[in-house]
Amino acid sequence: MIPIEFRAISDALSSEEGERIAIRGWVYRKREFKDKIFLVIRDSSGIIQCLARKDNQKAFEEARKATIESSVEVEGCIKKDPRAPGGCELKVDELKIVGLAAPFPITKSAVDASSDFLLDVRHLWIRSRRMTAILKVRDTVFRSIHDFFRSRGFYEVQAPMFVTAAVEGGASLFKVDYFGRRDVYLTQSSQFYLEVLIYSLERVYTIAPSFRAEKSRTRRHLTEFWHAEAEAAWMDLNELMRLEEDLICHIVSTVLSERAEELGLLGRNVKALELVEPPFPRLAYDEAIEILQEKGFDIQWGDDLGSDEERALTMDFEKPVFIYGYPEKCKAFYHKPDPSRPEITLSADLLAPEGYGEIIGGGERIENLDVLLDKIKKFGLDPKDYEWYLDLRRYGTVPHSGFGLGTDRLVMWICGLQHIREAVPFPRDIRKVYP
RNA sequence: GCCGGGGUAGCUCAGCCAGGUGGAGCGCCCGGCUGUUAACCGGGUGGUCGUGGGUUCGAAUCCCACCCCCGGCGCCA
Repeated sequence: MIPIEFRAISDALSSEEGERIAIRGWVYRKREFKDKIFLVIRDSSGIIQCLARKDNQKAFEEARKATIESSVEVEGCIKKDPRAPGGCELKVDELKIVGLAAPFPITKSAVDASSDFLLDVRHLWIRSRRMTAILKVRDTVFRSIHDFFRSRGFYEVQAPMFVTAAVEGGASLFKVDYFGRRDVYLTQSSQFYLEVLIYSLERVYTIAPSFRAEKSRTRRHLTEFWHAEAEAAWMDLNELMRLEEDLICHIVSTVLSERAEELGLLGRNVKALELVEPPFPRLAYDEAIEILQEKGFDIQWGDDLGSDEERALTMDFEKPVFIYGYPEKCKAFYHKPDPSRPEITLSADLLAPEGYGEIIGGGERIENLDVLLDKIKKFGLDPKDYEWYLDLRRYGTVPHSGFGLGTDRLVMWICGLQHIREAVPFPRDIRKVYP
């Protein structure tokens, strides 16, 4: 129908007055009058108002038929007009409906209520400007993670999703039917496989799903989440924390420079993000307990930090904050004891500010076979389940460290979202597996 | 696993305490409107009141059982 080349709407908006252009996209808003119809058309790049006048009867008639979310091709001339959103509109010469949309089920009331209904129609809600903005930020976050690790000499690797042993312990594993074989599960973490791979590549990372069958009902838990994990030979806890803060700063600054428009659309307070620069505050677990006791929390040394406690600690800082040196019993068995204080581990969590909480957990791993065996037994686990993991300590073991970043939580914090489900295109939690 | 809240029109909700012919806004359809910005104005359309049972002359409303959903905690990323 239309002889000239289609252009992105963002491109059309910056065209010269009077320029003849063609666009294609979906009807985002429609306002109908006696002698004119305004169609706001969206594509992946933006929105533009199109004006169909009655004197062009054919185009007017097509515009009249076009429903919200119908896909259309439009050709016309660019006109600067202060009355148009963005100060620029397209005067329609030709309009073709490609796919006429049935009445769109998502209404303003559902959007305003951020209702559960939007999750049931996520396959349609995904095209909203809000979800589009979040997905663009998410894209930038994932890409900047890859860029960062490559710039630091890390190799990207892939670990299996079907596994036979737990990383953290058995309670939160999804069991799968693997040709009738017993004890096959979906992975909770790629960490152990990354620990294998450092013996050939030394510095490795992966971005992959992790699965946790925890019956968590909170705004920061999913049963399937995207886990960015890294492991490095010879690295100690201080080097690890520097690496983590550099990673977070790189991601945040990339999003700030490339996704300012999307953050604005999401209503994110970017000033809070602009403060995210190294170094991050480092708080020893011991200090954290003292601070919490001063704040009136009923907490003793040795207790794990709950979400109220974490929130109270991050309140005092504008940047993400490290909590390091957790007691042995608060952390998984593979965390290395501090040689000078065996009751604590060389571990560190990174807590995001503004109440978002834990986004990274990591630390030094036990490299000594006997220490690891003792720890496994102490935690009530069976060394038989960890044979190949133990082998790594038998054949040229090295000190090493690693961490896991919850990318969905990171996107949630960077975008300022109320719920982690908003940060994922198709979230899976304890109930939702559709669409 | 523990604690709390809810299920009424396509969507968001009121009605329930105190039983008496099921409502509003949005959507959709029709009409109006000289440029709208989540348009606006008038009219119309639209319901096994989560499911099953009980009490009652009469149940969305009271009672019992069950199903489903939401939030918080714990666990973690």
